[in-house]
Amino acid sequence: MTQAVAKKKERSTLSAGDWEQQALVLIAEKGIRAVAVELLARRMGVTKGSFYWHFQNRESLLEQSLIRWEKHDEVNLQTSLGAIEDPRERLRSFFRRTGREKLTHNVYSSLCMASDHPQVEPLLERVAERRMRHIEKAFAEIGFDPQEASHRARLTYSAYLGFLQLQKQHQTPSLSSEEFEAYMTHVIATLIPEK
Amino acid sequence: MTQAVAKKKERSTLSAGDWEQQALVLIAEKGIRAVAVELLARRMGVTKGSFYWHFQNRESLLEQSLIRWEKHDEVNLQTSLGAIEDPRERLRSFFRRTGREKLTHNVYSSLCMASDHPQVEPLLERVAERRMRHIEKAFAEIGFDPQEASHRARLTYSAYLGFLQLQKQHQTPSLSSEEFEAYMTHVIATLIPEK
DNA sequence: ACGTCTCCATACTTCTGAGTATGGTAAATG
DNA sequence: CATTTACCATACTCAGAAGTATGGAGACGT
Repeated sequence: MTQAVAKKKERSTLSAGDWEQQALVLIAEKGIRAVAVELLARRMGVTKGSFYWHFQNRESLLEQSLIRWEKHDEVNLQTSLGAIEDPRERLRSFFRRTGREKLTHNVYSSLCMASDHPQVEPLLERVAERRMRHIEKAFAEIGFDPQEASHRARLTYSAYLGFLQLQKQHQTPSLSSEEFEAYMTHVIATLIPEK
Repeated sequence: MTQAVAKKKERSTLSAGDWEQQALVLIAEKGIRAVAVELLARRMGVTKGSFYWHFQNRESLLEQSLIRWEKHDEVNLQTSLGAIEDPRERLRSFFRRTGREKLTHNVYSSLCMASDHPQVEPLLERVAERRMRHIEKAFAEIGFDPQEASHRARLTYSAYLGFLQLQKQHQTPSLSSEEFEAYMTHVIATLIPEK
């Protein structure tokens, strides 16, 4: 089995999934606009000819890549965050999750910068909706009434999005510094009150 | 005097300022990437030939337009918000300012989506820094110690940026609805505590 | 009246990136 | 062994947008 499966990197030929994965890496690095077929092909060590065998066009690649990312993000929300029973701790880990899962995270950040893109727009809507409901549910479990939970969820997610934005602008203290930790503590204390 | 100044719209020839203004309108509408010379010229009712008389190139136009916008935003911060003596009211009006000043506001929103643009990046840094210091100062006046004021300012501005993002994704209740007002009240109560 | 300066139109060139046409090669398959 | 199939290279076309070259028309001073 070990030999049959092997490492994908050692495969001689490419699969559509490989292209989609590399596209996501590119999106995370330079945004969706930077996903050019020829550049991508160079990174894969091949030429355009290969690409257009696997995909009909660029749009198709983006579609598949985004679907792949959305699925990954969805299970991530369920497993990584859904597993935590204490709602307060669940909310805290939502913020702290920024450090880990860098790729997935940077992809989302890049996608937010392309919210006017026709293929990205509906995706962002679904993802934000899903995450906010998740947060809202946690607040409800803590004991807030529906209205209050809804508002808190929106504010919490806004703070998260704004943090991403400031991060892109290099306006945020470096992760894993004591300055960052102090700020994080403040955020959590403000948005997730004890009662 | 009234005749000498006249309305700019009635002028037979265009000035560089007219181009810069229209560029900002375009940025607000479709983002900085959409600022194409020929499209802009069509909107002005002329052709490229005119543009390249007023500007050396596209980059130069963007530079001037962004400078113009930054100045406008700076004085706006001083007059509109600096004039309010009560720091709490000053903070509240910062949020509520979203409705008015639509153009300036949408320009900023669009620029945030292009934070990787070499000409936009330093601008965003300056603007965010300036605004956050403004907010920080208000929190300090209320009575928070420097550390606390800094954190609150960052969180407040993050919430603001996140709100812009959600707005772009149509994930926010329509302005001037009672749903929106309820949320706004919640935000203000959470971020600007009474003591 | 004449030349100059300002502002703009037209017709190019250039570049970049998407997409196509076609042919080549290595592995699988009968 | 021969042939198909999967995967990729090469060499095109095509469209959009930036920038250039050049010429024209009106205002304006002298």
